[in-house]
Parts: sequence; structure tokens; C-alpha cells
Amino acid sequence: MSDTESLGTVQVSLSPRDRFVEFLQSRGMRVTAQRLALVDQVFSHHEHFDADQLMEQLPKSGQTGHVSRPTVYRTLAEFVDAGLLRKFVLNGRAVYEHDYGYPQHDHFHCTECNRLLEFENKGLVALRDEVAREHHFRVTSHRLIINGVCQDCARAKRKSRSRMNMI
Amino acid sequence: MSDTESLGTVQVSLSPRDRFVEFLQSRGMRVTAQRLALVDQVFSHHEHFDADQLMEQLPKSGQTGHVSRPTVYRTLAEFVDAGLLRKFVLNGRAVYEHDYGYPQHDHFHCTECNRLLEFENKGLVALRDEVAREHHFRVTSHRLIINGVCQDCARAKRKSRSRMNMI
DNA sequence: CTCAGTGCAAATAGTTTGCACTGAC
DNA sequence: GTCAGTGCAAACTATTTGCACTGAG
Repeated sequence: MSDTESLGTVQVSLSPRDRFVEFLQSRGMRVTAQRLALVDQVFSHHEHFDADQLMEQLPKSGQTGHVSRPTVYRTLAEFVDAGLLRKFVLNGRAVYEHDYGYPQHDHFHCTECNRLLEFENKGLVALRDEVAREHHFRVTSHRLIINGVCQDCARAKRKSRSRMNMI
Repeated sequence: MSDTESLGTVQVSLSPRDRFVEFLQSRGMRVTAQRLALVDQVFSHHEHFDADQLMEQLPKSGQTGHVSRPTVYRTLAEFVDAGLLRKFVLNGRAVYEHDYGYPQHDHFHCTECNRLLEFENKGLVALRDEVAREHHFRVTSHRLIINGVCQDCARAKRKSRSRMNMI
């Protein structure tokens, strides 16, 4: 059970790890064990995550492969710079998702289970650009989150409601 | 010069102040000097604002009409509950705008001057509902922010660029 | 061998909370 | 008179930063 819907992938020439190494070298930044441990962990699965969740997935303090919290934050910012991750904020905490190799999309946010569901819609971008043109606004990006209740939670609620009626 | 575009108003029967008093009484909450000072200040103009900006607009500490910071935060949350304000987060700080008496709309966010520009588009909500239906998602609301550069800043940049070319 | 990267501890910033006093009802 | 609301100071939380040490190039 994943916390995101799959949208398939986009053709990319390099793995996220190679892409990141290329990015580092192009900027004269160093390829360190911590940075590699983090790219590998982050791109080992496609779920959305925050800094805490990422830390929990890493080896504990003292063990090889462990990375300190400040470095996790610093490196997440580098991933965003490198175009590997997209960052957005939910309930006051930063949440990250794969950007490199994934098509542009938006999100449903289920207020029951707090999951993020991805969806893709071309008409949306077209409409966005049209509205922006009308208002003489030069678009670089957008952020759309549709709040509501996902199918699973709606089903669960319906069931519990009918159960209540049976009493 | 305002930091929002005007969208006109919607017909409402009560003033924000009266609406808030009604809300407080319906909940058995008390109508205090601080709460009234805050409704009046908040609805005296239509700009977006954050907690700090609101505090600056109030009389200084010691003077009548002053409200402490914790109470400002507590009361802003009440305004949101009462449906008077909408809250959203920008660069890690809470920003508020009038909800009561204003039509549903979305925002352009200019990354140059950091202003929020409002716009209204019916097709957007229609498209949102259509996409949600396709994904069996029960919509309650959405949040859309289109990032980019507003007309004023685009003009300013063009000017400075041509000025640079003249050197 | 040099300087960018790291871990640690401490700082930051916006917001929230515990508590004793005050004032609306 | 009672209890919700307030101001104060202190707590909180996610994130960021200063600094001395370490290791990549």
C-alpha cells in the first residue's frame, strides 16, 4: 500500500544519483558519503516524506550511513536546487516528493487520512496560462492542492454511518 | 496603491462586526473589547496581512485598544472559525484575507515584490470538480497559488535590463 | 594540503500554552 | 459571583546557523 498514486515515469537519461553527482561537480561541490546515502535513500521509493521520516529511514546515530539532522536539511535543499525534489508545506512542515523523472502533477489532500494523492491534468495548466495571460502575469510555476475526502475514507465513513443507523 | 486587486463584494446581510458578535453569542463566547478592536481593525481595509502587520496597526502597548500578541493569534483563529477570514501560509508565515463578503478566488504570487494578486475564474472550479469526480475524490476546498512575476515587476525588470544594455 | 562539508550545540522565528488576574454576563 | 478571556512569561517545533574538526579533491 503506497501513499501516492502512480503516474508512471518520464524518460530521463541519468539515474537520480548520477544526476546529483553531475550537479555537484558542475558546481564544484563535493561528492560525500552523506550526500550519496541521502540520494539513494530518497529515491529508493516514491512516497512523499518530510525530514523526520527521512531521518527514521537512515541508519541510527553511530552506525555507518547515518547522517545528522542539519545535514539532512542542507542536503534536501540541494536536492530541490538540483531539480531532484519538489518541496511544499503541509500543516506547517516541509514535505518533499520526487520531481526528477516524474511528470508535472497536482495533489488531492485527504483531510481524513492526511494522505496526498497525485493527479495529472493538462487542461489545468492550459487554463492557468490563459488566466495569467489575461492578467498580464508571467507564470513560472503553480501550486494546487485540492482538499477533501478520498474514496477510501468516504467509503469508511459511509460504512460507519450506516452502522450507526443500525443501532 | 493596494496590494490586492479589487474583486467587488458579495451581498451579505450583516457587517463583519455584527456577524462576529452573532458568532460569539451563538457559541456562548464573550464579546470583549479586544475582540471588537480586532474585527474593526481587520475589516477596515482589504489588504492581505499577517499577525505582525496586524499588531503594528493596533495602538501600542499601554494605550487603549492595544491587544497582546497571544490574543491576536487566538482571535485570528476565531475569525477563521467564524468564516470571516481565510488563512494560508506563505514563506513560513500565516497570511490572512477577508472571506466573509468576498467571492471565492485564487492568487497570483509575485516572487519579485512578494505581493498577492487576486483573480476569479469560474472555469477553474468547474475543472477542479471534474477532475475530482474522475478520481472519486469528494472536494471540500482547494488552494491554488500561481507563482511568477506581476506586470509591474516585469516592466521594472525590462527597464533595468535595457538600462544595462546602454552601458 | 586546502577548503567545503559535517556534526554538535545553540540560535531563530513564528506560534502556542500555563497560569493567575480581570471583567463580561 | 462565576467562569471565559487576557497578558505575561515561558514553552514549543521545525528549521537554521556558528564553529571547530574531518576528509574529498
